[in-house]
Amino acid sequence: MGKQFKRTLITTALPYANGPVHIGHLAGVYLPADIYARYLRLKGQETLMIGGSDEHGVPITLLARKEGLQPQDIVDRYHSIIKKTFADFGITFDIYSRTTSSIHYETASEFFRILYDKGTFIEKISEQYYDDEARQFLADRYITGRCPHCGNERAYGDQCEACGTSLSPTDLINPRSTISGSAPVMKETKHWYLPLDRYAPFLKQWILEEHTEWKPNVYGQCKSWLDMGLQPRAVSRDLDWGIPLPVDGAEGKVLYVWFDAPIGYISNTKELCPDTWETWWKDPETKIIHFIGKDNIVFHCIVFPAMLKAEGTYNLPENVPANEFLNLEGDKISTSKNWAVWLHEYLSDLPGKQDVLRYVLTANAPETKDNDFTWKDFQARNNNELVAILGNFVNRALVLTEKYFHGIVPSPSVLGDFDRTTLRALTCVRDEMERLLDTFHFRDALREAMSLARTGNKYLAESEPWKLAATDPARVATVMHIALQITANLTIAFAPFLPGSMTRLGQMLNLSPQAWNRLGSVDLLPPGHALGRAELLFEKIEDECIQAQIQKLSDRKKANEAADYHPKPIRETIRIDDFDKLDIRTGTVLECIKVPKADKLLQFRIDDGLTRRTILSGVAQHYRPEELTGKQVCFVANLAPRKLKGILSEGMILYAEDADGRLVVVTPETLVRPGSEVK
RNA sequence: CGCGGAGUGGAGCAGUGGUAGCUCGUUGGGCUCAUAACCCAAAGGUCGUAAGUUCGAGUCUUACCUCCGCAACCA
Repeated sequence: MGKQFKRTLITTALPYANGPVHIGHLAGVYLPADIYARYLRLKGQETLMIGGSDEHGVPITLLARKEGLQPQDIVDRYHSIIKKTFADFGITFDIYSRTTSSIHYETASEFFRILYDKGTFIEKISEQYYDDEARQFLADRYITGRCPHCGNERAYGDQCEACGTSLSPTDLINPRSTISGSAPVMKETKHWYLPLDRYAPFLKQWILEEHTEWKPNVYGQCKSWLDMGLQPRAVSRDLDWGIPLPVDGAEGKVLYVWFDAPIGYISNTKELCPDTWETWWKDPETKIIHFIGKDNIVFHCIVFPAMLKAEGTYNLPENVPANEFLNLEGDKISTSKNWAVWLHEYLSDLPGKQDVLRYVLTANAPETKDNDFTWKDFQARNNNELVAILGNFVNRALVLTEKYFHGIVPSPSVLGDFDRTTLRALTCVRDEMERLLDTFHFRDALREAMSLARTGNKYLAESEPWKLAATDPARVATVMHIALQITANLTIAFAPFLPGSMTRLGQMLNLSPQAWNRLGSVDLLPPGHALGRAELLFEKIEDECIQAQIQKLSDRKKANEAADYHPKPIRETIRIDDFDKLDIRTGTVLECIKVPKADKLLQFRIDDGLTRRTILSGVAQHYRPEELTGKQVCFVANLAPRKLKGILSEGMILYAEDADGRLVVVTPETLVRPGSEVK
């Protein structure tokens, strides 16, 4: 606190290269980091923003296996998609590299080796489940079996999702590998552990005493872990995809991803600045900021600092501004369930609208709690804020200047009280925005910038230059001069948030990009300066466009439900004479009516070949009575009659129940005589 | 009793002891330069529930309910 730094190193969580990136990634990590980086650069501060893909770990090997490819093929594919997506959204990484780079292999191996030589690690031999067929050890979640508590057959090695009980793999009855389906066997294996417990006193002092300014969610999470007590944590695992452990007796073992990934920040810095990278990591005058999501708090606040501390020559992060999560239309975003707005799809569906998404995600960023992204909100913020307030003000200022002064900035004359008050607001904005940006309150900072556009609209509305044009040209000149200075200031205030749009606005004003400390200036556009061509900064988004996106999501949800559907297990075996007890017949529906005062019941009059019978059936929510009239159906003919809603039902009509619970009537493929047996 | 975060007007969010705020939406008015955009005003909340501390509680304490995340080989 209060410490002066010469430069800032910004790191962003490494996205896992098992899929493209979505709005949650952007809102949680990359946008705030980019806004912060752009802000610091505009202030002229020495800044580096480091990113890259995290390309190791078991999920990538499984995905490769599933697609019949090598892990390298998978990460090559997603690394390039992710990298391009970030570039398209104007995320200004100084480098975006990857953990399969050769420089990272060297750096991570060397880091491990240093700790190893210092005797930092503990070696432990333990027994773990091993899949003989796939020839690999199994992580908890890749083992399924019967839950000892509730009997669910699909419980995982870490938890039973049916009853919520925490499990360990050895609790499972009849365990199976999800990779090969075979029964796993116990096998001994040796692993290296980082003894986090030894660093607990240091971490407590460093976080709980010296970094009370960290965000409450971050601080609280750290405190909880530290209070619980830290345990040694394995840094190695048995796998053939990753960075080999650079020590003897560790054949077939690689660095576990959480050890390797954060070192990626260092490797990527090294790749970018081979000669000066140590300045960024070891000079006490460098401030390190880790931008991450809440799932990564423990790694960046406890594990990685412990690693750096153990190594001994690195700086520790100054702050770790973790965000909470963004939900999508009320549901958790999920890569595996395909419930997401994928950024590369957004770009093809809404080309050129990167800044709109940047705006919406920043204005509704999950800074203090999980927030929800909805397309309706997206549309409303675009139409009511970007178009109506910001875009409209800019357009008013430019169009009026064109009209009254042929696009030349007029000279002001005497300023009135209202002019001075308005100009004062300009200076306040900068102080306020700096205070907010310096403390990672990006949402509030953005609102502050927007308030400047509001001020502009209010200024024009109250000054009414259009009424004075005929009578008081000098006054109109003053008003337009001030309105244009506000417009010019907007290019600075919004520059970190809406970079593309502000570049365009700069072109309209014929104004080159300005440094941050010019924000608040009233002479950005001198009298006589010729403006460029005015065009619309933002465009309205129509309902059809939003509807299409909502439809896309709802289609996806349906597809997911279908994919998630697992048919019920087959019941116990019966003998033919059990089946023979059932008398299933076909019949023709003579009449079908809705049962009054019942939501679900339909009443059928069926010709069963011998006589006519009444059957009640709970399908009113699936079929209208007229849809079934005249159709042939199958029904259980010898079921004991039963009264429903006072009507005697003599049988049961058969339906197939679809994944979503929809009932579909079972009917003979061609017409048969009523009363035909079904067998 | 595993741990942490969250629950505030119709919606989305601020607000850590002193008259409950912002954006959107709604209603009424004004303006008509502007992308039917802008400006002004009003209505609308017993701040999850219950008890407690205090002169005073959205804010502190306790219990409970609900949602989210984490629970150490799930990035």
